[in-house]
Order: sequence, then C-alpha cells, then structure tokens
Amino acid sequence: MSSIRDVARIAGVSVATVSRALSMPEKVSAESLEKVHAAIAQVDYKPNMLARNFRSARSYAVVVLVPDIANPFYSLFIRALEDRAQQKGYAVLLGDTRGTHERELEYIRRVETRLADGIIQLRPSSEKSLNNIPADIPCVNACGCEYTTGPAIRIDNRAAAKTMVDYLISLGHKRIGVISGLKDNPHTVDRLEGYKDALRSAGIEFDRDLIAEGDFTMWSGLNAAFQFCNMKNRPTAVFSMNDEMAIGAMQTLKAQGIRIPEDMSITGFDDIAYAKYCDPSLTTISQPAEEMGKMAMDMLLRIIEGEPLSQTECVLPTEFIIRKSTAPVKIS
Amino acid sequence: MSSIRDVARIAGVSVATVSRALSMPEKVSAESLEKVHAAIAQVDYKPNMLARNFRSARSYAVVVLVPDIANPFYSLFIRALEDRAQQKGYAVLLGDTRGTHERELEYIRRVETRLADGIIQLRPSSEKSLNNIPADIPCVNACGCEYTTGPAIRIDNRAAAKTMVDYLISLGHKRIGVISGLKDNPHTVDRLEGYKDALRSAGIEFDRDLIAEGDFTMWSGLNAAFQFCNMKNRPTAVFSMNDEMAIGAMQTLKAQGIRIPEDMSITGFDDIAYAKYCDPSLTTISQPAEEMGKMAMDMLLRIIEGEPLSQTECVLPTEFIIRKSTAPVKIS
DNA sequence: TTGTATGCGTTATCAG
DNA sequence: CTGATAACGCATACAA
Repeated sequence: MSSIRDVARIAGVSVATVSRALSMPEKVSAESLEKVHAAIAQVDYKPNMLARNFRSARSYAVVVLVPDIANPFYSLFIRALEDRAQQKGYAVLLGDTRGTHERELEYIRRVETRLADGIIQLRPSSEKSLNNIPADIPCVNACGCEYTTGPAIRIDNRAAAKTMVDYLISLGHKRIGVISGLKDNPHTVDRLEGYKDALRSAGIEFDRDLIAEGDFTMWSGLNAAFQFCNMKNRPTAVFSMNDEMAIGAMQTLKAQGIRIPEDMSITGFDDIAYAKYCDPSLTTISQPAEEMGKMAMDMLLRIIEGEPLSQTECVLPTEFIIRKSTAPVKIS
Repeated sequence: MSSIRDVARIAGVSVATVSRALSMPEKVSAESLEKVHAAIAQVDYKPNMLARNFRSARSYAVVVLVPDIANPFYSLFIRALEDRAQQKGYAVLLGDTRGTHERELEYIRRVETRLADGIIQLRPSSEKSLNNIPADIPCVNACGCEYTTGPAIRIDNRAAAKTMVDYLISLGHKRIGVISGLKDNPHTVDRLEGYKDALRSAGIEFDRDLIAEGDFTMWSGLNAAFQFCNMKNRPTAVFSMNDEMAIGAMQTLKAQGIRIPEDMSITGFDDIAYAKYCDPSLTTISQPAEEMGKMAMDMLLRIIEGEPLSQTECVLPTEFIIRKSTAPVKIS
C-alpha cells in the first residue's frame, strides 16, 4: 500500500534517492542508505513491480508452450526450466495448449501485448503450421526435432532411433514393428527415418504393414499393439516411439499371452520415470530433459537481453539404455 | 511499438475514445468504433498490458505453489487449473518449490510486489510451517488435507484410507502393512488415521512394525518394500499412501519372488495414469484432480475479485477403484 | 457520445 | 551525492 513516496517522506530524502538506494546502493551515501532502509522497514514498503515492469517495458516472464504438461517428459523439462528462470529472476507462465491453435495464439498474444518477454516452444511445429510465431518475438524451439527454424535445442531423433533399431537387429530381429506417433508429427517423421536407416543398413526391406499409428498416449499404444497380435506373421520386436505407448502396448501383449521379451521384445523412447519400474523394465532412449530445459531457458534469456548467441542450434546427446524388455530373437 | 495515441491520431478521435472502444465498446458510437478499428488494423496496434495492469493495479496472474510438478497427480491438477485460468483471462505462474522454503518465499514475495494476484497452494503446509502465507493475500489451499486454515479444496483422506483398508480387511487380510509418506506430512497423518480407524473397527491391533516410511517417490517405495520382504511374519497386504510408492514396491516384491496379488495384495492412492497400466493394475483411490484444480481456481478468482464465497471449504468425493493388485488372503 | 486532463509508481535525465 | 521533474501507456473523472 505504501509507495516509494512514503518512504522518501519518512526518510527525509527524495524519491530518486530511495529508488537509487534500491537499485544501485553504491551510488548512495551510507547515511541516506540507512535512513531509507529504516523507513522501508517502518512502513513495510514493498516495491510495486507492476510499475517497475511497466517503466522498463519488460515483464520478466516467459511463457512455455507445451502440448501437455501431464506428459512426464514435459513436466521434467519444465521443472528444470522453471528452476533456471527463478534463478535469473524470471517467472514462467504455463501455456498448456492441449493441441489447439486457438490457445496457442492466446499465448503468443500475451507476449505481443508485453505480458511476457519470450516463448519457449515445446510443441513440435510442423512447417505447414499456420500460426507460426512472429519472427520479431524472442523464441527458442525445444521440441527436440529437426525442421525447426530459429534458435533451437534438440536431440538427434533420427540417429537415436537408428541406434535403437540397430540394437534390435543385432539381437537377430528382422521383423520389427513400429508404434509411431501421428503421421505428420515431426518426431514421428524423424524417428521413422532412423528406423528406415537401420533397416537399410542391415538390408532388411521396409514393410508398411509393420507400422502402427498411435498418438503418444498409453491408450493409443494399447490399441496399436492389437495390430501386431493379430498378424499371421507377427513381428518379434516392436520399436515404440515413446515410453508411454510402449507401456500401453505391453499391457495388450501380456493380455494376449505374448511374453516380453521372450516372445516379443519392445522398446521405448524418452526414459520417463516409469520406464524403469514397469514389468519388464523398458529398454529405451534417454533424453536429457533437464539439461534441455536449462539450456533452452539460458538461450531464450540471452536473446531477450540482447546478448549474442554463441550458437543458434544445440544438439544434445541421448543415452541408450538397455533394460529387460529386449532379448535375442527366439530360434523357432 | 505503436501506442494508443497513434491509434487516436489516425482515427481522428481522442485517446479516451480509443480506450473506451476497447474496454466498453457499447459506450462508443458505431462510427467512432469503426474508425478506431480501422486505425488499429492500420498501425497494427497491440495494447500494452503492462500499462493496463499497472493502471488497474492487477497482474491478472496467479501463482501455483507445487512441491513437484513432475508428480503426475500435480501435473493433472495444474493442467485443469491452467485451463480454467486461461478461460477467465488469468495467467498461471509456475512455482515449483522443490520443498525449499526459500523458493516458496520468493513466490509469496511475487504477490506482495503485485506480480501476482493470489496463490494456489498445493504444498501441504503443516501447522508448524514457518513461512505461512500472510493473511492479507488471496490464497486457496488445495493440498487435499485437513488442518489447513482459510479457504480450501480438499478430499477426505482419512475416510478414503479407511475405505481402502476396510476393503483389504473384507478380503480376509489381518496383517496389513503400510508404506507411508514422511511422518510429519499431513497426508501421511490423515491417511494413517484412516488406517487405524479401519483396524479399530475390525478389532485388529495396530502394529508399529508394519509401518514403512517412504517419501512418496517410487524409489522410496521400492526401498520400503524390503522391510516387509524380510519380516518373519510378513503382511499379506500393503496399503501404500500413493501410487508411485506402490509401483516401486511392486518392483521389489516381484524381484523377491512374491506374487501379486496371490502372495501379497497391494494398493495405492491417487489413481495416476500408470496405475491402470502397471502389472498387475493397481487397486487405488482416485482423487478428482481436475475437478479440484478447477474449483481451486474458481475459488481463488472469487476471492481476488472480491466476490463473496458461498463456502470456505469444499470437500470433494474420492472414488474407490478395484483392479488386479488385490485378492482374498491365501488360506495357508 | 466525446474530449481534456490527471494520475498510477517507478526510473532516468539533468541540474545543483 | 542529491533533488526536482519528465516520461512510460493507459484508464477515468469531469466537463462539454
């Protein structure tokens, strides 16, 4: 309730001195400083940051645009992001888009109207995406996939997928099913390329029937797995494009009496916390979610503050984690 | 870049008219309205919300204080929260406290300095908590437990726990282990009371040795379960105070050759998404996370807007969900 | 219905 | 080192 003027009056100095005492104490005499601090304590002065932000034309907030915060990979990422933001004095506005463009626009509008200083984009924006973020607003893309323009933090999805499928092939698998995300999702596209790369280098022909489409939810994984159960010549291994679909698929396979990994190997992607605790534990690719979050925030703040970027794109390494859901193909 | 003044100049009206055209169009003639809109389009005017917020002494943002956003129950809650906030034109500032009081204070300070209009508190604040939120700042407690002061959204933890343990008893279990949260956590306290209630009404004596303390993480559940494996007279059922610890415990039990539910039943709490997909699927208590999120936001906004509260505390119903992790006790 | 003028709390400029 | 004062962009009381 009390403003800088009250403090000035009580302290017997000008408002300018109070302001200086707060933002550059070294420019103020020890005597004034003391009087100001005493006055601040006396009237319980809390600076009005709304006014400060208005004056400095900065909100000191960034929005994070995320497809679904309930996805454990994203929540891990965001946790790291928030941590870094807080360290640097920035707030993070949660922008859960739930896949709708309308909500996304709403958040973009927030930075256009100065309520946020920049955006961290976790939604993989396909090239045909209509509402691209205006070029003049600070933004870093951290969706992890290729085909993004502007500053980005990402992993090499294609190479990671190839590593995984190479491994399955090394175990003797030749018919390797895929549970993919939606067809036009950039993650799907990149990882599918990696899958094809691996097949190609092993001389295995690509079979379209081995691709089951999901949408990255457990439920979709559960459904997709039926496609494999019912095949006359079913795959001996399945490469799922994320852990959640793999976990859903395991449910189906086990219910159908297919043993994992004896009858069928299955792999995931992301290494969410549950991958280690499901039964059997899941062979997967670990993304450095926290590292990505930190770096994305650092990069965005650099852009906002107008500092030069040492690199406009940063590709982080993934880790290949072998657990119990994969085994050599059965000799039958 | 262009301000309301530019619009006024181009439109040939006063700034007041432009302002009114935006916030109360009904008070402006159709003619002026049209000129204003044309001018807005012409100069691509975007109102400076920083100025508007400053002027109206409101930030139109609320902070949500959460112990750990990576916990799936919380992320579900927050998703609903954000949804509602966006509908009402509010932003949500993510405040992941990670259990530290310092970070919590930082966020409380944010509303004291006008950067947020209120707080939704998900952290269960024990009575001895040092940094309670000042009474004059709008706040609703949504941690779900009793012993909170001020407006609150919660469930009846005690009754829910009793329901669960009653069920185990009805299956013939008499030695029922507990994997609890930290001892002084209000959730732990409430749910333990429910456990004791159930024992009491069944005439079973409470045995302190059957309580294993965890901290609501999967890892702690995994460890806690060892306590039961090594007992000479081990429990035939385990009531875990959340799903994650239950899932961790299942890992240990299965590794020790204890079959679930044949040799030991196990139950959880929260009904996170994975509870349905783990093996065996988990009998648990479902909390209406989304409903709670919505209600908490509604209640907070009412407080912020100064509207009267119809009720200061709201207890939401839980749902008891029986899956495959529980079975009648073995006759041996 | 419209315009003029004032003030919101702070920072920054410029004299002293 | 300090003080007076002008912005910042918008909303609104008041007058027309």
